[in-house]
Amino acid sequence: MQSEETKVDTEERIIVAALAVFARKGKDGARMQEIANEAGINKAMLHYYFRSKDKLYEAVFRHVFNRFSAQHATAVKESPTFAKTLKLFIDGFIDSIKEKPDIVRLMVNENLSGGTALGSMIVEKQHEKAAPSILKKKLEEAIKNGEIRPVDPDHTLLTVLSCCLFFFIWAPTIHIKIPKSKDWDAFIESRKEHIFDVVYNGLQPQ
Amino acid sequence: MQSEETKVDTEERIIVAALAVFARKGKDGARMQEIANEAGINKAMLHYYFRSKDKLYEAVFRHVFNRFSAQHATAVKESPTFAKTLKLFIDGFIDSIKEKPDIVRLMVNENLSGGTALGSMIVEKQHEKAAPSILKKKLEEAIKNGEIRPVDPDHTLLTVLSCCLFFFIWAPTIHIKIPKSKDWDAFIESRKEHIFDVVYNGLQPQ
DNA sequence: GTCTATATCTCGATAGAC
DNA sequence: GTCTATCGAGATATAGAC
Repeated sequence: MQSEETKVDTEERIIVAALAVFARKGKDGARMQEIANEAGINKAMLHYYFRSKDKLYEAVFRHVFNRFSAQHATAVKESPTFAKTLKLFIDGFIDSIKEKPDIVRLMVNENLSGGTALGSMIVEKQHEKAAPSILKKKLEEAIKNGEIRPVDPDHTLLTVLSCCLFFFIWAPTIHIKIPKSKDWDAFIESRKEHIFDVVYNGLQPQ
Repeated sequence: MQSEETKVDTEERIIVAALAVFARKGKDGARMQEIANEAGINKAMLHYYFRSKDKLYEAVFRHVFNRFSAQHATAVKESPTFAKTLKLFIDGFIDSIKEKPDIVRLMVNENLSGGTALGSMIVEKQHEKAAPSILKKKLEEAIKNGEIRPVDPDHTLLTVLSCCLFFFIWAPTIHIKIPKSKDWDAFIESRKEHIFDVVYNGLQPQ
């Protein structure tokens, strides 16, 4: 028999493994056997814990979505200048993606397959506390202050997100030129600086 | 019996249908039946023309890759100022993606699944004539001229590509706020302007 | 809770009539 | 070249011993 903690642990292990496989192959492309292997358990256990592939996917998606919106939101909120806010957002956002890139990859897969799971959850979870919402608000404030040029806040937010996310999605292609492991970390750090540099300058009054 | 032209036509129809499905679901997630439906033909025909799913995928990928690198390269080459070059690149790039967004989605899927198909083809096809290579060269020239600030050309190119590509990948999520069809076109046009605005200003000497 | 064995079904692929 | 019917591999899911 198994303690309650170990049960939660196994559930967690399954979720993490499933996330990795779903992120690579998408819902339909993923194989239960592959998930079981990645979790280091038997294939039958997946069904014991989550009944079906659909239910497992749903669980992964829900689990992931909570983390995604809760991440690093606090760090951005209280900063004096817009420059600081933007820097904190970029660094914090990229760090959080770097830690769990599969989350973004899962979301991308869901977007590519035209997933219905997005609609309900995003509307439900896109609350004011999420970091992107905060950045948008700070953008609008900075425009009123004259701290930055009068750009479209939605487009600007999308631009920052694009710059922070895309290279994770495109990583294998980038790795053809930039070797993995150590160089990748250095690349990420230089990317943070570049994004802030170009975007912040791009928003400056002339 | 069927004429040679109709045969080519059917092959083309299959490729286009397969591209759409592979772009949505990836290689493993795609179903031959779905491709057949999308092409308006029988499932057996797929095997008649391409023998296997693997071979069909390979054909799609090759077909797509040629178009991808050949696109709109000429328009960028001959332009007097860096500003013009950048504007032409952004507009042309986004237009070409807008016309066939599935190409990007297929590439993203290949990246997500860590596809091996990328390595060989990209190295092989990333010749000097491709538009991104040209933009990079123009960036380096403009830096030497003092026309723009001394930024990292690789990062800058990646930034522009990110801004132009990401919103296509993320489209379903964006569509939750921005309705499809007519508004989407307007959104794309405003996006072109925004990207040029922010990036070009971001590269200006202070 | 965990494993083995197996049932059930879906999918890729082929055979064969037309 | 195109269709229907079907085979066989491989996938999800369940049964049942431990």
